[in-house]
Amino acid sequence: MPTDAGFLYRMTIREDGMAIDHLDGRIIVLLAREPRIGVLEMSRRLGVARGTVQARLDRLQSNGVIRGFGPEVDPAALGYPVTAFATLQIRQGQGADVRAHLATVPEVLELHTTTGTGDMMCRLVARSNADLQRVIDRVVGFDGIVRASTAIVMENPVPLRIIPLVEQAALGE
Amino acid sequence: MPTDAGFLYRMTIREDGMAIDHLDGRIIVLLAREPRIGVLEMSRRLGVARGTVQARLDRLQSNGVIRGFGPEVDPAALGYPVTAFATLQIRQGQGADVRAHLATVPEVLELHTTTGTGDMMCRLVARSNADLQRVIDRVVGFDGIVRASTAIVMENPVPLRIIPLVEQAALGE
DNA sequence: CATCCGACTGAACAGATTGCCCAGTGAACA
DNA sequence: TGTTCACTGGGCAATCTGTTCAGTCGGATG
Repeated sequence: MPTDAGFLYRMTIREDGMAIDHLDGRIIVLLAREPRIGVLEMSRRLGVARGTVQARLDRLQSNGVIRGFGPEVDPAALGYPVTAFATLQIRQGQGADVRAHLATVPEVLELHTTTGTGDMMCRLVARSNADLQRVIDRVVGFDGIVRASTAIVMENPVPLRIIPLVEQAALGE
Repeated sequence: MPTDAGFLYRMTIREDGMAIDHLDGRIIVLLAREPRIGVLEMSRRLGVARGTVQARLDRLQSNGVIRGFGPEVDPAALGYPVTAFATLQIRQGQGADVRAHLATVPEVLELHTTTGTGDMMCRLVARSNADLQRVIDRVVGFDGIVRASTAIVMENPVPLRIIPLVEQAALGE
């Protein structure tokens, strides 16, 4: 039987990061929307052979485009309904120590070093606003941290998402 | 055969969010470390019956503790290696419009409304530092936004994580 | 104290899925 | 032209899933 797969060959290698083609995009989006469906069901939905989906998925994972399929855990449901962002100013040369310190605090969900006013920015969670004080004390109670400024999250109108970016990356280039 | 499962009954309901017990914690951590293993393999590793793991997983999901298993996509691998955080000041009463506007920008990966200096905080990605300018222009090019201050991410010493928090939630309580 | 209930165990079953293999086709490329 | 690569469509054994069942145990209830 003739294969009309030719139109799929759109992939181009970029200097930074791999590009993904339309089929890759559809795989990721489908997976994001219904994470439980397997390779077989995906191949049916996408109208391609199972082996193709399997190969694409393998490539996406070894490319690093898909890092993994870990469970998305809701801190609020764990009893940590308060989220905050803290901007930290670090004493010169203490960066590494501060990183190591913050990595030991479970309530620090992520940490970035940044340009701009602060030197670092981290996302915190806490059991309550009162508990946030405890967390911040623990975060800031370290010699290398000069100052911290905290913004408490009230609403989260756009939860962490990737689909629109994937669609843009897959379509437009 | 006698079952020694009694020691597992530790769960307590909290006013905000469900608590998780030790077994729940081990399930989540195991799943986070090796997302591809199935229920059967988990039951073997954890030394409990398959039905138990299955029931726990179902409960964790209906509880909302586990939101889903969507693929973790790396924006850098998609060609968006630059991440930034933008703090936005919003004109009074324009919040809803700004939310809607930002939701249409694929490079806006998440958006929060916050207390503190700014009114909103969003995470952006871009193809390059130059491209970040385009993204910011698009974000800020909206009437309701008074001012934006951006911090570019250099390093990410602690990538978004949940395991330490899960372990604390499962053990401590 | 007797009983009920919820959670767990261990086992079973059919049906579906996975991992793996293969030969053949078509497009791009040298 | 010949090679390489991606995809198709098929098949196979091994595994896993979804589901059900009876039985055990501890905690809570009355």
